Amino acid sequence: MRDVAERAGVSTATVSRALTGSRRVSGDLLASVLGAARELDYQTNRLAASLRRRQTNSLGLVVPEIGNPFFPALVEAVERELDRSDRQLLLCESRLDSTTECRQLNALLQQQVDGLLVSPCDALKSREAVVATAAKIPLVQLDREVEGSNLDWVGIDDHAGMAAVVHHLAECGGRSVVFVSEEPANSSARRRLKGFLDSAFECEMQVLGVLLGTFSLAWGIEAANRIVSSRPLPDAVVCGNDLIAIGMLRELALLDVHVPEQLMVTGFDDTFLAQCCLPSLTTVRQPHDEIAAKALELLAAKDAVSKSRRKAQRVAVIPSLIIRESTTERANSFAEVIMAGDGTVAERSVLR
Amino acid sequence: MRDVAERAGVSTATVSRALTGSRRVSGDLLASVLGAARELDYQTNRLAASLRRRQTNSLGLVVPEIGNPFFPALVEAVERELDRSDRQLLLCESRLDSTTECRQLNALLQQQVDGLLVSPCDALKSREAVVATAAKIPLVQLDREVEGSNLDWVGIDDHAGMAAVVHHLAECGGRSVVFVSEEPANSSARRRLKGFLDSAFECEMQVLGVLLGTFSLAWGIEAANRIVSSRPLPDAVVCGNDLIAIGMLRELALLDVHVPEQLMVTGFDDTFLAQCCLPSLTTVRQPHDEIAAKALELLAAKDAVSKSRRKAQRVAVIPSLIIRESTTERANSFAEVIMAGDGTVAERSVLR
DNA sequence: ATGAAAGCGCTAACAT
DNA sequence: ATGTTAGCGCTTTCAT
Repeated sequence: MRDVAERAGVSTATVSRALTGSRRVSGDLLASVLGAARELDYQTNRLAASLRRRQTNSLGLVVPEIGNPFFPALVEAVERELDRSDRQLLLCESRLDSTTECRQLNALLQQQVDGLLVSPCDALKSREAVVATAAKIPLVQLDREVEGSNLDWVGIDDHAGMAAVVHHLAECGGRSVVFVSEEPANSSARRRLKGFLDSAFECEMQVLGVLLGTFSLAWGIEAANRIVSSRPLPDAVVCGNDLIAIGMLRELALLDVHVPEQLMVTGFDDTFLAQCCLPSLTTVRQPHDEIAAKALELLAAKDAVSKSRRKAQRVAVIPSLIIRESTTERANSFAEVIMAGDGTVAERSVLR
Repeated sequence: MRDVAERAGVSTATVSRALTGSRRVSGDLLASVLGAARELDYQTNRLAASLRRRQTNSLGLVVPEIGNPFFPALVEAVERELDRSDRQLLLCESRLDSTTECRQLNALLQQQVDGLLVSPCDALKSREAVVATAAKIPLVQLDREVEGSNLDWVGIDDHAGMAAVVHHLAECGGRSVVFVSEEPANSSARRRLKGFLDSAFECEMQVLGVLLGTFSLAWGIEAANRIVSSRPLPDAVVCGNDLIAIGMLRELALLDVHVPEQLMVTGFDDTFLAQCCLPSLTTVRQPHDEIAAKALELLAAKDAVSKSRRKAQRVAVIPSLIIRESTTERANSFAEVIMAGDGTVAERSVLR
């Protein structure tokens, strides 16, 4: 920077002002500074700038796992949203381990990120670290959250999503059902389980089983075998996420169980997988963009109000039910029905 | 830090030495420093430390897209590898756009990362920015690379991978084939195309068509329709990656074309999708861990030797062919055959 | 083994 | 509008 100043015949302060635009600089000086900077291929050192300015223009994002396609989709939404401002995103993956998560959180703190978006991998084990972190810098929870704190959170209304699924199944004539999901260690798994049970009760649907493992293909496959080997078959299998449902669908086909004729299957998340399996998957769509936008908005708000202990904000977006082939007759394979949270119903063709 | 020093009754220099272990500190002082640090919940400011030390202990990684499951898998491998040292990974996504990629590269430079791993999204358009960046800091290309530079690179031998696929198909009795892949704008797409053409020629296989679009499900679906509507069917369809193959498989099932009986299909990458579709997919496995490890090794080497212009290192790992149901009779749905690059053949059961 | 002091590259008061 | 100067929080000579 000193070199640039020298070359342009000005002080470093002027260079700084010219480059950051923090204050007016006369036209000719500005030009010569910009020229000198270009000639020297000068790039400002963000480390130094951040240190001095006491703000890094970077955000941390901690997700449980990047292998579950739902999270990449969420990450992309956050990135797109961030693209406007020129802030940097520091992405970390806790790999479903609260110890790793804690390490990541601290690393991000040390990096002096301006704010933090976290999807805690465990409702209890993550609590201490997340709460402690939130006490230090603006933090909002994304998608998942810890229990018994009052921190900001934005995600979807899992309970409503499950209700939509179960009611749809009931309308399709389903009277008995098995639920396949993850052990309720995180908030998503918990709420989906509760949402399922409540709705099944409401709809007077017979719950033939609740199989709890992990949000993975492998568990879907395992569960399919258990379900098929302990006949009679239920009318429907409600899966806690798309990954499980895809595994389930694969295995059912292998076992010669026809979906949806013999057995209806539903997923949750509407990852890209849901459209490409056969039959395509009825599932619950998470509006990533909306969630990301809202989360960043809350973060900005925290930043502004700072210490004035405003009460915790909680935003639960209502998801849409996407009806595809795994629950309805394959009248038209290239259409899907979208039941939005507000009750709107739309139909559209897909993938072409 | 000053607070810690005060509380421990020492100088900041001693605090620094105690905390970083950069120099011996007498036992009692060390204890009191550590105690004070804990009591004050002190975390060192990495920004300041990095500025002073002129090294950030962080690496940048730029991938083309995070929606293609191959890249999350690669990212995880890099993270695992990095976990040992306590370096931070800054992950960016170019979203298949060389302009965005250039921005990301510069952002990472400004962050003063110690080194850079890049998978350039375009063999030509990415060149300028990547070469310019490599001139400034240690950089190694991962998976994809730019053309006509001599920068370090580590990835798999796409040509060999395609050769394995085509020879396998020939052995299975395939005499005619269609290739479905991405426009050859990046190195992977290019080499796979060339590998395919060369091998098809070697095996005297008739090439009925070359359909070039994008590495996506949607393109697989589109291509399936084109292939089926312009009968006669080839014996096999070789896809440029798993995503295309999965879309293809889905659509072929819909169109009542039986795989592999009427038509064999292959993928490339061996993402988790390859095991869970029906029929499961014969594909080429990329050894992520090996690639990640080698890349970091090269980066470390560059760091050490620094300016002594050693010639560019190029490491092409030989991939394995994974034989599943989409090319062979479904004798045993739960087995897959692995043909390693060294010629070794193994069989193992899967997903349970 | 420890402390004093300089300085990493930048920005923001404070002066002019 | 521009320059001078102090200092962000740390590490590392250089003394002792």
